[in-house]
Parts: sequence; C-alpha cells; structure tokens
Amino acid sequence: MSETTDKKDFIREIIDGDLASGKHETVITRFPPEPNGYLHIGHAKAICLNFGLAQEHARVKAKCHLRFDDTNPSKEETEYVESIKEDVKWLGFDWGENLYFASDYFEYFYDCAVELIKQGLAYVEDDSLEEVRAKRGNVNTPGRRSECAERSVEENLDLFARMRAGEFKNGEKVLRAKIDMAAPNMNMRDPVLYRIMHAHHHNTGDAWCIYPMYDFAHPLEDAKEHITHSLCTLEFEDHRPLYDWFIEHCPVPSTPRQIEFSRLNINYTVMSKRKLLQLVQEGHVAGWDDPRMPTISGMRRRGYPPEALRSFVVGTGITKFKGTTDVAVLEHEVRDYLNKEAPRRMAVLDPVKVVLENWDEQPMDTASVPNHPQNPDMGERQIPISSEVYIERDDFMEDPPKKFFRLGPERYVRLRGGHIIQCTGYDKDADGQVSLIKAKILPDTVGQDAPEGVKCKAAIHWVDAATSVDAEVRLYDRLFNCEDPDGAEGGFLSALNPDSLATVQAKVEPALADCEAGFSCQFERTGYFVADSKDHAPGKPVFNRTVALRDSWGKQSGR
RNA sequence: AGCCUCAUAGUGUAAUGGUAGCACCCCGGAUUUUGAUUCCGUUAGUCUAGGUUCGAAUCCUAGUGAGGCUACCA
Repeated sequence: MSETTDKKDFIREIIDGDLASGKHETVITRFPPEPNGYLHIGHAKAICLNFGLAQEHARVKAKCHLRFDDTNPSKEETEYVESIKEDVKWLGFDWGENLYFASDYFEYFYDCAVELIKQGLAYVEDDSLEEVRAKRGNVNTPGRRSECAERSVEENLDLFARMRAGEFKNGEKVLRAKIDMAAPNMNMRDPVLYRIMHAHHHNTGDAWCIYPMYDFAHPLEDAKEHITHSLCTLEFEDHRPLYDWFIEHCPVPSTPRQIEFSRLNINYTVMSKRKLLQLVQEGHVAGWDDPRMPTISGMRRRGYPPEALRSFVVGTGITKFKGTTDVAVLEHEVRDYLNKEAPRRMAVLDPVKVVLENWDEQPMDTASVPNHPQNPDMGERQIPISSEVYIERDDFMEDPPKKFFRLGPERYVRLRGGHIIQCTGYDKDADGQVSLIKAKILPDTVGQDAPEGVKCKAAIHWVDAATSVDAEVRLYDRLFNCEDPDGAEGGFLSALNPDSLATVQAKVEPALADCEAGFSCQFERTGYFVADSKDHAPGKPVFNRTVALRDSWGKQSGR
C-alpha cells in the first residue's frame, strides 16, 4: 500500500480551502504529546497526519512543530521526552528547529490569566475541589456560581499573585474563568485555569507552584506558535468552544483552529497510556519497549519497519467515525514490506539431525542460496554444508498424511539450495521421539528439477550441523488473545495471552548469528519472521520460514 | 435527561447530485526450490421512514443506533 494518497480527507479539504481562500498562506501543524509515557501506534497516526501535512505542503513552506505539552509536573519525566524524540525520528520525521515546550510559555500563560482577570473574566476560587464539583451541577441541572466570582479585579489580581508566590497550599485556591455556570456544555461552567501544585517540574524546576490546565494552555500554545490547524482527537470536540473562547479573550498573536479526528483503535490491542503503564509497572511485560507492546519502541524491537507503520496509519485514513481497525491490516503491511525488502536467512527452531549417508557420492563445501527468491539483485550466499544437517522437527512425519509434502519414510524433499534427499530410516529415543533421521542424497539434483519418478514438492530449511550457530530465539505472539481487551469481563489483564512469549534454543546459519537476541513474530499464515532486536534497518536479514499453519492435509498445526 | 459528534460489504476507507470503488479478512484456482510471494477469481455494502430532484450514499425532516462530556489529567 502506498504511503501517499490522492484521497482527500476532510482535514485536507479544510486546509486546501483555507489556502485557496487566502485565509492562510501556509500550514503549520504540531504534534503535542505529554511526556508522561512512551509513544504508541495510536500516536503514530497523529504524527503521520501532522508531519505528513507539513511535507505535503512544502511548497508553501509548511512546518510541523514537535511540542511537549508539559503542564502537569506530577506525571512527566525527562526519560519520556527523550524516548518521544527518538520514536518520532525513527518513524521518519524531522521537526528541524521547531522543538518547543509548553513550559517555556509559563510566563505568557500567566500574563494571559492576568489579562482575563483584568477583563473581569477570571476569578480566584476558595472552594475545595469537592465544593467546586458539587456546585458545577450535572448534565441535567445548571451549576451554582461561587461567591468568589464576585471578587473585585484588584482582589483577584492580588490573590492570583500570591498563588504564584507560593502563599497557599496545594488545592487551597484555584483560578477559574468566568463563563457560564448553566452552559449545557460542562466545559464552559467556569473551568479551572490554574491549580496550585508545589512540585518539581522537569523543565522549569521549582520556579513555579501554579500550573495551567490543558484547556487554557493549549490554545495559547498554538497561537503563540502560529499554528494554523490544531489537530486533535474526538474527545476534545466539546472543548472547542472553550478553545475558541480563550483565543477570543486572550492577547494572542494568531488565531488557530482546532479540528478533531477519530483516534486509532486496533483489535487485540490496548492503547491507553494508563493501561500500558500498568503493564510495565506490574511486570506483565519487560518494559515500554517489550516487543509485545503496541508502542513505537516495542514494534521497532519486534522488527516492524517504520515504512509499514506509516503506510498502515495512512491507510486507515482520517475520519470522525470511531471504528476499530483489524490488527491483520497492520500485520499485512509489515509482511508486505519485509517480504519485498528483507534478505532471507535459514534457521531451525526445533532441530532434528539428519545424517546424509551417501554424502561422499557428491559432497559440497557450500550450498549457494539466493538472498531473496524474487530479487536476484540481492545476490546469493554460500552456506557451509556437510554430511550432517539439522532440519525442523515439524518437517518430518513418521506417518504422513496424503497432502504432507515434506519428509517421511521413503519420501523425498529438497534441502533449500541443495540436494533432494530421500529418507532411508530414523531412530527414536526412549520417549518415542524421533532423535535422528537417516537419508541419502540424490546426486545431480542441486539446482536441477527432480528426476523422473521422484515426487518432491517441497524445499525445507536446514542448517549445517558442523557450522551452524546456537541461538536463543524468542518467539512473540499477540499480547492479548481477546479481540477487545478493554471490554474483557475480568478487566484487560484477564485477556493477557499466557503464550505471548516463548524461548527456544535454535540453530541458525552463520549469517544470521549477528542478529543477536533475535526474536520473531508469528503471523497467522506466514510463520515466523526474525529480525534484529534493536532496530529494523532496511536490508536487515530476516528469517522467514513458512509452514502450513492452517494446513490443508488435516488438523495438525504448525504451531 | 441536556449538549456535541458519528452512521457505506465481516473490518477500515473512497465516491461533494450522475455506473457505489479500493484495501484487509475469508473462500477457490494457476505458478512456485519458502505450503510464502506473485497472478486470477468468488462472496459481500449505502441504519430506517418520508421529502426535494430527471436522478440521492451525497441535500432536507423525523426516527433508530453508537460514542463523547459532569478531573484542580491531557
């Protein structure tokens, strides 16, 4: 699937309209994460949208800012700032000079608040959180305004200055906008602008003890940066009137417009930062970048290429419809990219030794194996081979059914890139498990079709017993085995897949050995892909073994 | 209950008054030194009822269904 599209979603329509009408001469967007967790695939949608818009409008010098919305010091950490930058870069986007922190505007926010007070549009509230809540009413009943709303401008100015000066304790006072306590939109019932929080801020240290609320700060941040189109998710729809109210009543250098779109939902996946944090803190996963996590860093470690993530989120489109995308679409994009771009390697996850009894009849030092079956430009590699090789346990059956095409007593199969072999016998251990397979090579079958009368329909993975490398391979599956973990009866933790991680002692070809701590992901049809654990770079070798997971010969399954 | 938003195959998304198309999933066939890939094919859709119009997924009205809002989170 293409990463670019001619299709115009409603946001692009609006932007084109604004450009055409002359309302704006350029487009400036922003990606404004709060640094309180790692980025996940849902953020990738916002990143691709905002940065993508800037790229598409390069002709009018469009830009996309990276802005950390760090107005709540109790939840934010520098570690998250760094990981977010890394993930945005890895996804393939560049904010250039345009890196900002909401906390750098604290003085400006303060000035705006003072200005609102002077206009009689904001007041200092003495009521406790509980009282404020009780007086706000609910969706059916209008709220009651506190007596504090009657304070004079001078008194409010004085009180607000003393809030900043640290004269009050947390929760003792709060600054509110004076709007409409009977508004059907609850956000307009005298929303809180500033709260007192004696806390250390990752950027401003101890300079402040009052911090602005999102609703107040965000439109001002956008205006300050001359953002033309402020894109956010659907849950902020009801906040837009408030957004516009602040733009109207504060001294702003520009008038940004908020536009909402639907956030990304994927089945078998939890996307809330709170839940992801819980998975990390309670040790259900190894960390934010555990390959099973839907985080950008987790997917990176799992071998998902950034190209696939981008084409996936672009493909799901921008709408206001709240749907759930099938995780199979994501997996398809990953497979699609890896299939085209990744050089192939061989590995055996559950090895059984095969002795080639007549090796002397046509011995080879190396087998020549193409690095990519459809792309000769990737060349071939020479893999050492000798009279003893390992093959996958699943590739041999003592009593194979009719449509099993691989090895069995008297049967033929090709060693990929090598000879066709025929099984001549096998040993079993005390447990009845096959411990050794004996076979003979058919001379003159390397690179040749099967001779007359030889039924050989499959080519299997193998590694040389003498030169293969032992490797611990971790196999990853979906973290949740329930389509809607958020809606699981026993909570999302009860939907955790106990088999999401398995470790096997595999034997891999030497060329795969540099993929240290290799891991794989299991796709329903495609079997395993193994990539490097640190990063997926273009051209990184991939172990792509295909087995019949949904077999045509019967019920037994590949895994 | 009040306000806001949304509704197109199983899923996601196009079609801005003119033949409802694409992708994923599913199923079938051909090719194949990965049971993969590739190629071809099948199934399947405009929430309901009215209205405007030569013509409606699209515009209007009502209804139904789904989601959001009652943090000193973002």
